[in-house]
Parts: sequence; C-alpha cells; structure tokens
Amino acid sequence: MNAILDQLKALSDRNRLRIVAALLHANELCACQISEMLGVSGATASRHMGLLIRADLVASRKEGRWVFYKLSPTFPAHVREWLASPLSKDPEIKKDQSRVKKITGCNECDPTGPDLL
Amino acid sequence: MNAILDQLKALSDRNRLRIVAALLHANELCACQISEMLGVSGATASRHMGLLIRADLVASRKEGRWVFYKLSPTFPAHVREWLASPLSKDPEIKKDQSRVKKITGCNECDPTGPDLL
DNA sequence: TTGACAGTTAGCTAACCATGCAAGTATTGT
DNA sequence: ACAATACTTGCATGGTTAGCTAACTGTCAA
Repeated sequence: MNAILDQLKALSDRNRLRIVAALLHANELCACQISEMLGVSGATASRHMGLLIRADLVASRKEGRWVFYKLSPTFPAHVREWLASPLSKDPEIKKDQSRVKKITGCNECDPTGPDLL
Repeated sequence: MNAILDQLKALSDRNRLRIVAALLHANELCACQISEMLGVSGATASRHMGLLIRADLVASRKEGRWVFYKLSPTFPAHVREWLASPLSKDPEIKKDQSRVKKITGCNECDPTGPDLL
C-alpha cells in the first residue's frame, strides 16, 4: 500500500499535478522550465521533482548543468488514462502549455515529442 | 482540475485509502464498521466519509439511525482498475477485511455482495 | 417524554508540508 | 583558478489537516 500511497500523495498537490500534466504533454522538460511554468523558485521545483522521482512517477536525466525530466517508464497506465483527457482540457493546464513554449531560458530544452495527452 | 485534485487528495490518506479498499471489497459498510475497522473515533471516521463524499468517490444512504456507504456510481473506472489488484493483495488491507467480518456492533450491516477487488 | 444510540459538527492541538532564502555541490566557460 | 550557471539541501515559517473530546441533531424504544 505504501508505494501507491506515495504516488497518490505525490499527485495530490496542485503544482505537482501541473508538472505531471506538462510532462504528459511535452515528453521532456528541464528544471528551469518547470520552475518558470509554475512561478516558483528553483528550489521548490527541485523538491517537487524529487518527490515525484521517489514516488517512481518521474525519471531524470542529467546532461551537463541541466537536468531533464520525463514521466517514468513505470508510470501507471491507468493513472495516465484517468488524467490525460480531463487535464488536456483544463484551461489552467492549457495556459501552462503555452507558457512553457515561450520559455527560452535554457535553449537545450526542446519540448517536442509525442504528445501523450 | 479541481475535481480531480479533490479526488486525489481524498485518496492520498492512509485511512481513507483503507476505507476505499474496504468498499471495493465489501460493497456496502455502515459508519460503525468503518470507525471500528480503522480504530479511530466515530467523529474522525465521519469526517473522512464527508471528504470522500464531497470528492464524489462515495455515496451514502441513510436508514433509520444508520448510514451506509458504498462507492459512488461515478467512481472513476481507471482508478478502480489501478487500485483493485494491488490493494487486494496488501496484507494490511487483508487484515482490515477479516476485522470487518467480526464487527457485529450493528447487526443491520451485511457486507456481502459482489466483491469488486 | 425520557433515555439510549448513531452520526455529525465545532473547537482545539500536534504533526505535516509547501515555500522562500541562503548555503552548498556540480559543471561549464574564460 | 575563477566566475557564472543549474540544481540541491538546510533551515525557518505559514498554512493545511488528521486526530481527539465535547456538544449537537436525529432516530428508535420503553
């Protein structure tokens, strides 16, 4: 039960749910994009990502100074099916998506890939 | 997003997840069974049930002095598919199931029905 | 009507958690 | 080596929440 509980706790925060929605849409994002999208400090974003990683919902990849995040390969399929459709229609999430597009702070970030939403 | 967030928050508590697991297994339970299964006061159990109802995960039915709870007809199917199998195997949940069987405080309670786990 | 029982609500406390700032680590470029 | 950038971690703080007891509402029985 603890593994599932950790995943539920990780998902039951507004900002972390926004992060998951963004990763469903964008395939891969770097930390700076996430903190800017949320409008929180880099430290706070980093904590959220650590929590999502420990819950086995997100995987990270380090490349030079940057850390890139994507949904874990073991991200529960049923959760994806549950969240994908409603989140893709949510106005707040849509706003996040267009905000991410405009973030050019880290030009290595190329959030183009299969859209999972 | 708020509706989903409310459901996630409602599920992301150990005791409330135990309640949902019990309802997946037992079809219908009364308040006294739930508080006794959890080992918490009736007041605490009542608060948990109120939260689950407001999240639209549980429906209640009043019969005389008793209130019976079951999963809402709109309980998300994907969530059920996600939780059912792992929870049914969880030792803590199994212990809850056998504990519920022995509760005879309210003899109206007849937790026999289709086992959804 | 009075008492007992089942459940809810109010008020409180303690624990948890999201956040920011500041300091630390790691990597790159000059 | 030094500075700058990207992220992480320690610590303090304000807000949220699970839990209790006590008081309240509603129902049934004597």
